Amino acid sequence: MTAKRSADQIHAALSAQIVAGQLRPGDPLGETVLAGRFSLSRTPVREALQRLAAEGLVERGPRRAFVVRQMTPEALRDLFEALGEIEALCAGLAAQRMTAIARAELARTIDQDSGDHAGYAVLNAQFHDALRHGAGNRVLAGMLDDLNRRSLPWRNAQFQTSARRMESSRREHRAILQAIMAQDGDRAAGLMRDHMATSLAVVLRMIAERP
Amino acid sequence: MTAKRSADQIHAALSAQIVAGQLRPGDPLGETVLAGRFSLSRTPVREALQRLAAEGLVERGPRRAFVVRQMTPEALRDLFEALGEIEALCAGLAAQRMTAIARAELARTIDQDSGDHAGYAVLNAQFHDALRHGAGNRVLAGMLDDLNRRSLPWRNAQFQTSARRMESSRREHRAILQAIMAQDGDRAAGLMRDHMATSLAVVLRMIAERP
DNA sequence: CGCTTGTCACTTGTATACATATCTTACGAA
DNA sequence: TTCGTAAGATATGTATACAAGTGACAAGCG
Repeated sequence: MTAKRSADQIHAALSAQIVAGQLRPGDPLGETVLAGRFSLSRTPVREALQRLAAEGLVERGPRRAFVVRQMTPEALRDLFEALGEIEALCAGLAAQRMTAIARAELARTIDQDSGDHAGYAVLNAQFHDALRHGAGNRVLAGMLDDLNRRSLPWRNAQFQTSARRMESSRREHRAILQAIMAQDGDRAAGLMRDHMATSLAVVLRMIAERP
Repeated sequence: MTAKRSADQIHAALSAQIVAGQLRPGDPLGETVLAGRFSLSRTPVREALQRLAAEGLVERGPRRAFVVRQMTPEALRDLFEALGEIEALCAGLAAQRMTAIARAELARTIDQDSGDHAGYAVLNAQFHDALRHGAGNRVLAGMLDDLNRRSLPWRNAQFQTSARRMESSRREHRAILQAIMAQDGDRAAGLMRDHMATSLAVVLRMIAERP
């Protein structure tokens, strides 16, 4: 289940802590300190930090030390725009490439959507998989995973501050999925852009209120 | 000028050798061997290999050893499609976002295009920068750089086998740039897709003839 | 003859010692 | 008081020793 290699464990742990907000932007990530915290040597810590840097979760600070990445509003705008455009692209491709069988399967899972909070996570996962597999392009799928990981902390933060946003986000996802199932790629792409624009606006307002 | 850190030098050297074709897909990259070749220890070699893996230039083989990444025709198709779509996206954004000043400057450099082989490299660089800066999105720019690096070996290989392809590629680039300058985003995006599709066809035919 | 299994060689994973660079801080002179 | 410089501390960069895992090959058994 869990990876054997120590470097993988450190990477997973740090990634989870950053995404969960336990490690906040700007927090220092000294190799020696982390090595002591995980009771390991600096070598696997270095590997984990380098991978996190490649994923954009951490960056180099003074003394070449790693720190949790700090996102300016402009960087956040770029990230959400990129995510929206790539997802729109994949949605369009999925709409025209998914097989009838895959669409039918997706329709079934959506009908089973119960509507509670747990159901939201399920719908989200279905949504993500529909784009990943439906677009039929492993490179784009990898980029999508990457952008999703990088934006996850802020997308989650939306729902912590306003529970209503979860409902509207949920409706938007359903609409996009239905457009995909109707093989209307342009509509799916357009809805996706609107969806990400709304999410960005919510996040920007949130960080403007709480610096 | 050159980076001071040994890991950076190793990374740059290996990247260059892979791109130049001196290291061919499937070639083993043992840490000990490379350490000896560069007269350094395994530590910076490991960092360089991990970065190359994150960039998709190398992958894990048997015994968790790194090998130069082997691209199947399907992976190549995904890569070129992704590159074409992202560049099309950036071309569309650039067409609508570039300032009149930037467009005028770009027009001037294109008019100065001399038409020889050296000019092709210049035009290519202008083209790349126009997309990078014109789209005004650092995240998309980073993804574009990444995809360009990953596809560079094969895009270069086109011209090694058929010099004529360089001329047609050159014409296609010019047409896309003119569409961008005319602020016709849809046309720029469409031309870009055609351009990448043609490149992919050339590359696939090439690797089919020479396995 | 084929399959299994055990050993061996070689690789990567980890720990740690040492080198080097940079930031901080203290001290002195203008 | 302030600026500059030098020394010291602390972090990362590198080298190397040791541990552990895996594939290959061969020998023995069915």
